[in-house]
Amino acid sequence: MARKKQYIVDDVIDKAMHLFWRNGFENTSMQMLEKEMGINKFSIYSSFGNKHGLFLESLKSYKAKRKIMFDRLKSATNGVEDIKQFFYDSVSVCNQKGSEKGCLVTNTYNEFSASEDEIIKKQITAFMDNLKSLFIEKLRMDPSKDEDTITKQANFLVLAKHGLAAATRVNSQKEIEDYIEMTFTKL
Amino acid sequence: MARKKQYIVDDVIDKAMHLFWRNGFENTSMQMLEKEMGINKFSIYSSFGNKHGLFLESLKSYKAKRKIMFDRLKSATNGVEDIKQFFYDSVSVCNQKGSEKGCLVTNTYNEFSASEDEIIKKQITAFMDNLKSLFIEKLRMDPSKDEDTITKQANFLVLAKHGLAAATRVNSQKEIEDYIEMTFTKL
DNA sequence: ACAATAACTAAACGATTGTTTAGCTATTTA
DNA sequence: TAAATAGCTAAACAATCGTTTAGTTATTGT
Repeated sequence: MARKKQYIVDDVIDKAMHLFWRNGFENTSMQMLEKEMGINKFSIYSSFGNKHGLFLESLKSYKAKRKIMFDRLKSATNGVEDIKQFFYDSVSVCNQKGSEKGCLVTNTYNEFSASEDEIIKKQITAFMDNLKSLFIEKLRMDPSKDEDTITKQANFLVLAKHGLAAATRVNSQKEIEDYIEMTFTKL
Repeated sequence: MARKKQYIVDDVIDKAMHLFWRNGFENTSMQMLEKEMGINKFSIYSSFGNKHGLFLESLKSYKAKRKIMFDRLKSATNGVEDIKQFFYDSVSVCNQKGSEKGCLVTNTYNEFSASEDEIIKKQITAFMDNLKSLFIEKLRMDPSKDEDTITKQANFLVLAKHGLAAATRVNSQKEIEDYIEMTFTKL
């Protein structure tokens, strides 16, 4: 052992995450990251390998930040109503200070959907699949729904959530609220 | 007057448009454009000023391509059913050969929503506002709907259309169909 | 047919991209 | 306390970015 790191790794990841969240992967340069993270390029590379590695760590950090919200949904017992609450939670989290607009996962999904980066795409797909499973689980709480309906509604909700994330970047509070209410009148 | 252009301007715009459509603005380089358009950088700059100018022309060309679809919706008389048809048209247009996945306007919307490029943002907003007006027009065909409901539903539909465009880039035909059907139940 | 000029080719521009390296500094342990 | 070593600074790396320029070719009107 020799000299210790003069920064806290989780801190600088958090700063990088916010930058990626705001600008996307491609539009965030190492120069910007250096400045925002407050450490040298050397330190970034020695801690994360490369820009791609840093981005993966940022994604992981983002997911961890959202875990509480997922846990809340997971342990809820009111079915569709829980999913609706989850939608509202997603929006309110965007309005907290220290939060960027939209959702990093959805932004990444959009940015990388035409890409050939299988590692990133796998991360995103896993996140989406997990979300869909959760939705299905909640929808099944209503015994009057058959499996076919549940599948359809789950697919619908995943896409609706995706649209919502995009909306939080631009649309007004009222438009977003209307959107959520309208989405759930159909279920 | 002297030598004539050895390429058809509209042709090379179309090729550029497809490249932007597939990769987005930032991830399309002048080098790629040179190759795809089949003309020299000099020719690109002399015809379009710069990359940004070429992108604007590409957007304009895309909008022109979609005009028929909008005209169809505009002249239709069955209200909500026409909007649904428009949604299906949007999807089928993506499956035509010579078409890239998703929607250039929506892609641009996503890519530039955090940007400060007011020219592009104005273009996109105009497109969206126009779409919303059309939706409102069609929704008003149902005399049982009050203005408040119409506004809510129009906002909902714009966001739903946005989500649909994102979905056509990744999701399956079936998922997309389910999404549309679900969107239009109870409308 | 010749001067004028627009369009072409191809090379270079400075700036910025992600990444690496050489050399110095600080801390650890024996 | 001194050798070992991990982290630091700062400069440089090659590659690519969008853009420009110098020089050549082809077509125009007179």
